[in-house]
Amino acid sequence: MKRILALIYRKLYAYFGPQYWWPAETPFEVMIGAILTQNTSWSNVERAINNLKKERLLSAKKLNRLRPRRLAALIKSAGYYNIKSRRLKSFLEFIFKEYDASLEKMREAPYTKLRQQLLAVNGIGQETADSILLYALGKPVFVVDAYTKRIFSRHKLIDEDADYAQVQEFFMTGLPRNARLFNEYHALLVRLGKEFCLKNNPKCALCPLRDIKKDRGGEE
DNA sequence: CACCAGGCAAGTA
DNA sequence: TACTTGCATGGT
Repeated sequence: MKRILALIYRKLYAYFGPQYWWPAETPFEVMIGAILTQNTSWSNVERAINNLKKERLLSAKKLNRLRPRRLAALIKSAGYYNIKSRRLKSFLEFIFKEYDASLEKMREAPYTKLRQQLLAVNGIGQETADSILLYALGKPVFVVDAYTKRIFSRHKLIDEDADYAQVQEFFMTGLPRNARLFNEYHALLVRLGKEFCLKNNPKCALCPLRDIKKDRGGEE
């Protein structure tokens, strides 16, 4: 395994501690949140999720019965509400059709197959699919998001225009294939990203990884 | 006011 | 394949 990956993990964990991800009460809530948070701040997603909870609608059956217009109104705060309403509907249609909306059945399926199926659903791309696999179903896939790319390219550990699959491979070949580790690692990267590695780069000098290069001995 | 946030798909060349 | 654009709210 690449030592730098383990070193960064230890540094982040020592600095921030465990993140207890994904912030949701149930696996189903994780799946809905994964779609709602696409290119959107989490605080806006929380309002939308809370609306659904308040109306007792946060279940596959209830959401499946809901008219798209009504769903869109409930998730308004998450932005792109018309498109996300459709995406949620597409996702629900898929889980009912292929898995009887059963978490158990989804867990039983080989996750490589499930990943392919998820990617075929309109509105589910690689990050959303992997978030569902890892955080809702506990499958050992590494989630790559904007923070992951930004942090690692700023530290010159990956090419800045590496695509999703390349970044994912970097992590998955460099770490033991362990869902618990992938879970905590990605959560720590998001935490780091929010506090130290925003796009306009506010606190780079204070970043806990600022001298990561000095800490590693000459390996890859 | 401008810019950004835990993406994705559809259109164009 | 490789760009470009639309989608939209709420915070800074």
